[in-house]
Amino acid sequence: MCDSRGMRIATWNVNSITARLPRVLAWLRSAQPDVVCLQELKCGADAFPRDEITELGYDIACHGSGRWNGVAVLSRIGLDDLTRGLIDEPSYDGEIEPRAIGATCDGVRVWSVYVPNGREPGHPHYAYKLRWLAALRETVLAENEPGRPFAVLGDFNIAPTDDDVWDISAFTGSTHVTEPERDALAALREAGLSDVVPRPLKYDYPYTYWDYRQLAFPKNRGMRIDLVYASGAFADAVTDAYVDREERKGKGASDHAPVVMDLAPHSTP
DNA sequence: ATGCCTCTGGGGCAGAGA
Repeated sequence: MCDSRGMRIATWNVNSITARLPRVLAWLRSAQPDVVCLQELKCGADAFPRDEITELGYDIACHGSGRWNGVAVLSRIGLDDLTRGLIDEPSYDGEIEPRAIGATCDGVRVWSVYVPNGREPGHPHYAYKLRWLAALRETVLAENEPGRPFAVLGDFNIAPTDDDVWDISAFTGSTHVTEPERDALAALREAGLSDVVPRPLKYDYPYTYWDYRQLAFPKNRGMRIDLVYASGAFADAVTDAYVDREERKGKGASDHAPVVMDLAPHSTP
């Protein structure tokens, strides 16, 4: 890592690591993150394009099973104490899905998470989403020790406030904005985490996701659903946080943009 | 306003995404 800059940590739902590989590699070269949490790999652990990413100096911890879901942590500053899955993680359709992986990178504990979508309120997937968030809270309570830099980063599939969607009236009866989902975020805050809100590089709101359809990105019809929930020690070290919306542009883009944070260097060696 | 959806598995089109 670059000592004068401190540690750069990012989270990005890539919507298939194999389809996104050229853009991910180019972005790693230009953005120079030290730690990256990835979601929606859509590939098994053995199909993960390890060599190309390893060549750029990253160690890789991957938790994937195939066609859907899949999470990973990349780090070029150490990758230790790997944990795949949450405490008491619920199953869906009889399967425990690869949606969470924890790792410690140079003393900073991170979890890369892909929270279930929920599909629609009343759907079994929605109940699963809430159960999954309860298991995430349990895991946070078990791991978030005072003074430790700790954060859960990823695609939460929840807009924390009405300002985090482009038009709240378009979300009547939809997931992502319901009270039980927002209550689950409040429970994470009660467990000692806070929402690190990035700055937008354009317009007023730091959206992180824009649908592929109907010119949602150029019209800025977005949502802030990729979140960083951080302990005090982590949040206090953040010197900058922003959404890299440039990565949502052009051919072969994911429908999510990376959220990037810079953390102050360790005060003592 | 940087573009009117894209991904996987499988080999057509269904299912998921949010």
